[in-house]
Amino acid sequence: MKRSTAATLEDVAREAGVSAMVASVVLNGARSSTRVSEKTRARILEAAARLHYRRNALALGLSRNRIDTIGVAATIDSSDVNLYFLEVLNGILGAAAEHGQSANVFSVFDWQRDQARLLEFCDGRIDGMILIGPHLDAAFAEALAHHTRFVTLHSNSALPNAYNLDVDNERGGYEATRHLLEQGHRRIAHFAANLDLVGAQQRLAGYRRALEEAGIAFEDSLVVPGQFNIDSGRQSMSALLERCASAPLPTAIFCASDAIAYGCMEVLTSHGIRIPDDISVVGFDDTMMARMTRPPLTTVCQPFRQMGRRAVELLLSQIHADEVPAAEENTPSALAAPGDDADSHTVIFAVELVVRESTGPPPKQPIVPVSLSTR
Amino acid sequence: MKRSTAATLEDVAREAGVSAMVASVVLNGARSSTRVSEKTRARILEAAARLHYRRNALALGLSRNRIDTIGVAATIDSSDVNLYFLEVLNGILGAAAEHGQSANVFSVFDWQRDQARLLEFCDGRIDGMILIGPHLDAAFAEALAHHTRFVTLHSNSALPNAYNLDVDNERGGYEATRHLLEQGHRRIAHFAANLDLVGAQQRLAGYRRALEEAGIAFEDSLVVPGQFNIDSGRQSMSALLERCASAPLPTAIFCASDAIAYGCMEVLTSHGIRIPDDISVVGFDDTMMARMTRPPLTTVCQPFRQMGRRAVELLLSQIHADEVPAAEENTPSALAAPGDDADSHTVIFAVELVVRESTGPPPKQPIVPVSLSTR
DNA sequence: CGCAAGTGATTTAACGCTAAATTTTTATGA
DNA sequence: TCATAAAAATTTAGCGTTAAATCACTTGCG
Repeated sequence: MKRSTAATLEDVAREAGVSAMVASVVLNGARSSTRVSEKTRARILEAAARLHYRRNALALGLSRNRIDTIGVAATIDSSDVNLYFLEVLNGILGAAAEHGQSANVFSVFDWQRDQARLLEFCDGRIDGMILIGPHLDAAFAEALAHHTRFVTLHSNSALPNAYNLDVDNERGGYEATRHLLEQGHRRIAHFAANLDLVGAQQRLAGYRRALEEAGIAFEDSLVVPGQFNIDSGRQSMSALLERCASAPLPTAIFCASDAIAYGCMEVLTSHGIRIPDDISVVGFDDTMMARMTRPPLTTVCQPFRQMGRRAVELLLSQIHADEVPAAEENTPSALAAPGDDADSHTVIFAVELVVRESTGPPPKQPIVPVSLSTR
Repeated sequence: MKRSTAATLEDVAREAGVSAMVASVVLNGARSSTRVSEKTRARILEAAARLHYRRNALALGLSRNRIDTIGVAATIDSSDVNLYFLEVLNGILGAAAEHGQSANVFSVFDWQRDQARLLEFCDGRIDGMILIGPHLDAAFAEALAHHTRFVTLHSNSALPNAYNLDVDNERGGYEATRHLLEQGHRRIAHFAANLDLVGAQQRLAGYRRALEEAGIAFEDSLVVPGQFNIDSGRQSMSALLERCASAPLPTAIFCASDAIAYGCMEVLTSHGIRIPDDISVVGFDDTMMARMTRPPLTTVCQPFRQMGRRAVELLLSQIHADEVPAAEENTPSALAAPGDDADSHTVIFAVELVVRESTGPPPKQPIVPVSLSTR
């Protein structure tokens, strides 16, 4: 039996010999002045069970102007870069379920080209949207705001008229580098990601600040830009080895992501360089990848799950605020983080350094690549 | 401007000085006997643009009894076991977008306990459902069929009244083992997953068949059961090393998943055992993990992406078949795979062995664990 | 006995859209 | 000039639900 024959409220009511409204009150708890006798209630429940009745969400949504579904837009390829998406999605779906929301996932291939598709998506089937890692401009944000409420997460630029959730990248870079300094390292390289991305810039800035605070001159040659993926980590490490062919290597490397660190460690290991004995490595993200390296990776933990949860909560608070226009005016301000401007609210999550086994004190004698073959 | 003020068709029509129906024809292409003059069309389009009109999907869905959204139910944790989910989701979202469908993702924590939640989900907000890796019984399948159409993927048991997509696990196990045999290996271990799962059973069966075909006696002690994750691979390998403490190790290991292979290789490497020189390792799945091991993993490729796509297509074919009841009766049979029984259609996808660098000919002298410390 | 107060239901309208039927307007030809 | 077809638009009704208003009985009480 397919659902082409799904029973409606009216079917149930007819079966029970009552009007649809009574059935609505009994089955769906419609709050109405209507009182229902126990006898009638029982008959309706029985009829509903027999007919496998289930309230139609579209009809409800149409009349309530709310479908209890949130949209999630993200780039979903299966590359190692997007591992973090699983973690965020986890948080989103968990929180959504707790709040009785379902989640409609929209796969973005290119944030610029897919803008139109994204707008079409806002046709009533979602109550709001969470944009993960978008590269969008203010003009689009305005267009989007005409059609739905939204919250961004890891956005490359804070969009106006929306909550923007991000992690304290600068602090993360700082903490990671600080940790290495405290271990005694003085020559620390940084494998950056694409420096067009503000997240990558901020991590670099944190690295720089830590060095400067420690009175260590920033060396341009110790920063290798790249991408957020494993392959980039391999390339950066190979490049560094080449660059330092007959000079001593830095004794520690702060990588802008776990994936970069993964590739970096792979190359180090294949050259017989021991971690952390010869070189210490720190990552960023704390995805499952950090538990896949040997030794396990010291890294900067982003609270992905919690960020996903919070994104849902902020979105729902916006939705509810719109429903009850003149309601509690304190909710938004309670949610707003310090540093808000008028229309844009930025929520920054704290990072936490997770020390595992890829970092330790520097070796007495830094590694020199030319000596490797003889080891 | 939030969407509490979303313009309706009537708003646009009023603005353009026409009836809602004309606007419907112009803006949404409603196929009706109505012809529209160019002048009117232009006025309507202009008004729609000014008001940022977008057709409400719920209203359309309500009257069409179709919302163009498919449900996807899966266990979505961020453990290494669920990497394959990203690949499948990729295929699903790609195909869905091509067919003008959106996807509502439902996170299952426990297939037994969440049955009720899963049923509630079928309230009109989805047209059908793809169940990924479910452990469901026939009773539930019947209940579910009352409310929606569905397709299962990697189901532990083929559910009646539904297409069940899976990969040829037995063949995969056979091919993997065959490859090792062809390299010259005679003592091949198998790190199985949870043998309560039919997929795991079938992979074991394929391994067994290959051995028997080659005239090699099946040795129970060479099969180590476990789970589908990295940790299990570590444990299985450690167990095997212990078991063979002073006896020669097998020269090759067929692992029931890439994750198991990952853990297995990690332990081998940490003991200084070289891959593939001392021991060859084969995995199963070909997720991105197979490209993360050093050396890259020889593995059995499951066409996840394609399976996801096909799941969408089969689901849509069911949905469309239900819409046009007495329509082309050939479509279902054309889609059905051989070996169908009346109500259950099983679609088996071919696997493909991907040879990378973790396999090679056996060593002259098999490794004996006690000798390891002296290497 | 008549009437207010309660109890237990029903009816109406609206949410935004479109198929089908119907009406109005315009153009065409004898 | 007037029927007549063709073109252009409108009206009606219904998808499944619920809020709000209304209606029909009991009951109790002065």
